[in-house]
Amino acid sequence: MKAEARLFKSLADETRLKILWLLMAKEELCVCDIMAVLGITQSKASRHLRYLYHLGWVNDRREGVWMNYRLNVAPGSPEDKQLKLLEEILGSRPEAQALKEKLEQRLAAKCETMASTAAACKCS
Amino acid sequence: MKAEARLFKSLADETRLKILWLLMAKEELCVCDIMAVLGITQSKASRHLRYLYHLGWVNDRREGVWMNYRLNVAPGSPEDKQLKLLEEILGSRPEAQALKEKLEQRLAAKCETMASTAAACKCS
DNA sequence: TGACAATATCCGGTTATCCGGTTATAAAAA
DNA sequence: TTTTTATAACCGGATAACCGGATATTGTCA
Repeated sequence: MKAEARLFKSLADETRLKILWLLMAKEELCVCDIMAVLGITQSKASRHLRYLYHLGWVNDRREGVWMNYRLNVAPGSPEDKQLKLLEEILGSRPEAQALKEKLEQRLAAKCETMASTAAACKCS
Repeated sequence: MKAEARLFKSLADETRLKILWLLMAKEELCVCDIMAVLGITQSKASRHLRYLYHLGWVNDRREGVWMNYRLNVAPGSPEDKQLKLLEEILGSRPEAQALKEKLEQRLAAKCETMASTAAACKCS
């Protein structure tokens, strides 16, 4: 039952909860997005993302200099159920909603910048 | 979202997971039962039970010298759902099943002792 | 190749957690 | 009242978690 304790330990940090919340909202994000939206240092963002990666919560996908992360839970698995429950719990939190909005703004701004510099734009 | 992190932190300890598991199996237990079944010191058992008590996971009910604890989650609440998910996760664990059996044995033995000493026996 | 940008890792310092052992408290029994 | 029993609270030490800042790595572009 040590494994289960470790599972919950991975959720026992506010920053990691926020990261998972953002990834539930957006499918794929890079480290810089998470830094910006959460207002944390690059070191902190990367550290927690690697933590989640090593525990199997997320995937990584390199795209040039950017490292993108996305959720990596098998549908129907306990982790999946846990994540859905977490989403339900956080859904009623204004604080969490605010984060979602901040994320939208960030992605919109990023998209604009990229368009103006003629770089590839993945905006949906 | 600090509260949610605290919630998961309370689950991020093997001993506490085991205690919750036992309480899901047995409704009400005293500290000495938990000590015996988990094979831990009184100090450790009591400490984790008070921890769970202060976080609202469990109730206490004094019965003479014994202090009994039971789960204290509102049906349908997020905590209730979390507990049910936990039960599902642990259910597939042989280790958890073994604990349940140990609990049965302990309660049976305790009941016998109490019967022989003419004390009140709550055995079902 | 060299300069730069995004990210990962390392370093040390601070704080939190967990533990066993001890002491304090509260109820029952003598 | 004194003693005993079950439990809670306290204490000091060991370990682990978390952090920001510095450095290393990786990929891009001129």
